Amino acid sequence: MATDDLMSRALSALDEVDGPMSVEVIHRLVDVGDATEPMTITEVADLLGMSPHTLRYYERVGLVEVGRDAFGHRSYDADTVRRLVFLTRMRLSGMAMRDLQHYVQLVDEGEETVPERLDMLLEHRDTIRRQLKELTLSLAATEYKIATYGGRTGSPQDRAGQHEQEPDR
Amino acid sequence: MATDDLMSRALSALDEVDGPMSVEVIHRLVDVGDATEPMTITEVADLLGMSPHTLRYYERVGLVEVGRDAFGHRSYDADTVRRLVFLTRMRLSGMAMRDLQHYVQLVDEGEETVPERLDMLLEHRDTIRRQLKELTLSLAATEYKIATYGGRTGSPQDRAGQHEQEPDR
DNA sequence: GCTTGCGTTCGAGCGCGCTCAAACTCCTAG
DNA sequence: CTAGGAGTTTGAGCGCGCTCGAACGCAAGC
Repeated sequence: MATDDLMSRALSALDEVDGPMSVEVIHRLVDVGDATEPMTITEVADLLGMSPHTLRYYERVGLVEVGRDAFGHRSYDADTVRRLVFLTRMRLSGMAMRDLQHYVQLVDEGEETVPERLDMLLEHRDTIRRQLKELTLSLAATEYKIATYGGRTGSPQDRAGQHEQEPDR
Repeated sequence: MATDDLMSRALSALDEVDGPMSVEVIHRLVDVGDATEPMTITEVADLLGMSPHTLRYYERVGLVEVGRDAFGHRSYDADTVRRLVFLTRMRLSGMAMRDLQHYVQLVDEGEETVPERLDMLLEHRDTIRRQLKELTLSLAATEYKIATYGGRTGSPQDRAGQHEQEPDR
C-alpha cells in the first residue's frame, strides 16, 4: 500500500506518543499551527512527516491551494496546514487520493455539500473500524506465532498455549 | 497501499466477525483446513478472499510450493493453506512481499533460522501496534470532524465538543 | 464430436502514490 | 564576484502488488 509508505514514515515519528486518547490529543491533530505565521514548504513537510515533493504533488492534484510569497516560494497559512493535517490523517487511514480529491471538491462547492461530505466521513469511519479489527486479528496471529516460537512477546498473556505443533511449513 | 487493496477485499468479509478475541478466533486464523482434503485454487482463493491470479502469483514469487493433481491442476494441501493463511495475515498487516519472501526462505533453511524469524515477527508485531495507534488517531480525527458537521457518529461520546469553528477550509 | 468449464503457462500491463531530474530563479554570506 | 542553498516548474520514471490476456489442455455432458 502506498498508504504503507506514508504510514511507515509517520510511524517512526509516533513512537513517543502514548497515553490516553484525549480531547487534547485530538486537538493536536486538528489545531496544528493555530493562528500562526505562514510556513515554508520544508517546515510543513517536516511537520507532516512527508517530503516537499509530496506537498507539491498534493497541490498539483488539487488537494490544496497554496499562496506564494514575494520570492515566488510557497507560503502555507494556518488554514492550509490544517487542511493538510486532515488530509494526511485520511491518507494514513487508507483513504484514496481520488476520494480526497472528491472531498475537497465538495468543500469548494460550499455548504450544500455537507451531507455528502458527512456520508464520506461516516463511511470512512467504518472503514477505519474494520481496519482496526483486521489489524487486531493480525496482531493476535503474530503473537500466537511468536509464542509457538517460544519468544517473549512482551504482551500480557505471554506464555499461553504453546502446544508445539511446528510453527511453520 | 497495495495493502489497502488486500485489506479492502478482506474487510468486506469481516463484517460479521465480532465479539471477543479468543483462542477460538486465533485458531480460526491458524487452523483453517485442519487435516482436510486438498483444495483447488478457486476454493483457496475464496477462502482467503483473493483471486486465483494472486495465488499463482504468490507461488511464482516463491511464497509457497503447490503440488499438482493428475490433471496438472494445483492441489493445495492443509499445510500449504495454513501457510497461505499466515502469509495473508502478514500481508494484511502491511508486511512487504519482499519480507515475506525472506521469511519463507528462512523457513526453508531450517531450524537454525528460528531466531531471525522470531526477530522479524517481533518487529512486525511492533509495526502492527504502531499502525493500531495511527489508526486510532485517524479514527478520532474522523469522529471529531463528523461531530463538527453535526452528524450522529454512533459512537459513545457523540455530541461532545462542537464549538463551531468551520470544519474545513 | 463439440461445447463448456476449469484449469494451465507465460509475459505484459496497470493503477496508485509518490519521487526524481533538469534547468532555472532568487537571496545571502564570504 | 562567486558560491551555496533553498526554492520554482515541468515532465518523466519508479516500485509495489497485483491483474490480465492469449493460447493452450483436459474432462464431462449433450
